[in-house]
Amino acid sequence: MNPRIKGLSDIHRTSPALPKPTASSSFTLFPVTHFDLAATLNSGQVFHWHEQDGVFLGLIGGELVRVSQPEPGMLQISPGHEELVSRYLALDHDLAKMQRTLPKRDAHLKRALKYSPGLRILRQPRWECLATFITSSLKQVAHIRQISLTLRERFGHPVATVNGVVLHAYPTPEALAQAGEAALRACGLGYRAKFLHQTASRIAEGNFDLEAPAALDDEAACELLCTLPGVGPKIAQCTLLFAYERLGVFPIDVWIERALRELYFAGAAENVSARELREFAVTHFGPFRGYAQQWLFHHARTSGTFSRLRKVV
DNA sequence: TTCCAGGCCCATG
DNA sequence: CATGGGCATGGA
Repeated sequence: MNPRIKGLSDIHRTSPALPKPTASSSFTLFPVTHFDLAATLNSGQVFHWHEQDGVFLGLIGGELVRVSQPEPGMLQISPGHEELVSRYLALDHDLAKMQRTLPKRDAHLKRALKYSPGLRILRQPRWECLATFITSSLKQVAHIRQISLTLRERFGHPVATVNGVVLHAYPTPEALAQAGEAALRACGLGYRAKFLHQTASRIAEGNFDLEAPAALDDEAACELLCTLPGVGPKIAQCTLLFAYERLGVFPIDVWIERALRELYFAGAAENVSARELREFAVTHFGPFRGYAQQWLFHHARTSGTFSRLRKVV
C-alpha cells in the first residue's frame, strides 16, 4: 500500500482547497450573452472545477484554464484558451433560438428557465464524462465530486501546480484498467469499482471505440453505450447530452422523475408509469429537451422551492 | 439511527 | 416489456 494514499476523508479536506488566483494573472475579455458560468459549472454536469470568489479554475482535457464572469456580459479567460473555453462552454449554442422551441404555456419550465437562463449544456471530453457518470449512480453530487478528484489525484497525470495544489487530468482508460478494481474500490467507489474497471479495460484493450456512438443516431448511440458495464439508459443519455452534443436526449434521474410527476402529473403521480414519463418528455419539451431537462434538474435540486424535494447543495 | 443519493444488473411475471 | 430486490458508501 502506497503510504501517500490517504483516506477519503483526508482527501475530502485537502483536495477541494482552491489554488488562489494570482493578482497579477492576465486574462482575455470575452463578450457573452445568455450565459451563466457558475450555474453551468455547478449544475451537475461536471464535477472537478475549483471555485473561489467566482473564479473557476480547472482542466479542459490536459489544459489548465481559468475563467470568471465579472459581469453578466463578460467572461475573463486565461490567455490562449479563448477557443478551447468557448467550445467547452458551448458559447456558440443559440439559446434564444432554442428557447423559442420550448412549450409556450409551461409555467414550470418557465420558472426553471427564469431561475438560471444562462445555464448551458457543456461539450465535455467523452471518456471523462462517461467515466464520471459511471461513478455517479446512486450517489449525491458532492460525493461524485470527491470520487472524481480522488481518481484524478491517484491515477491521473499531473498537469499543473497552482499555489501548491496539484491539478490532475482525468485518468485515461489505460490508467484505470492498469490500476485494478481493488485500487478503484479504495477510492470509495463501492460496487461501481467493478463497472468502471471493466469499462475502462474494454476501451483500453480496443474493444470499444468511444467515437463509434458519434456516427449513430441518438437511439442507436444510447444502445451502444449501454453495452458497457455499469452503463444504463440514464448514464448513457447523460453522456450523450454532455459529451456528444445530443441536445435531444432527456435523461431521467430521481430528481427529474419526481419533478415530472409532481409538476405535470399532480394528483395522479403514483399511477404514471416510467414509460408514460418518457413519452411525455419526448412529446412535450421539443427538439432541445436536453436543455429543458437540465434547467428543470438544476432548479429542482438547488432552488429549494419544492416542498417535498429536499434541497441539496 | 435511518434515509437517501444524477442507477444498474439480474431474476421473475 | 415491466417490476422488485440487492448493491457500497457517506452525508444529512
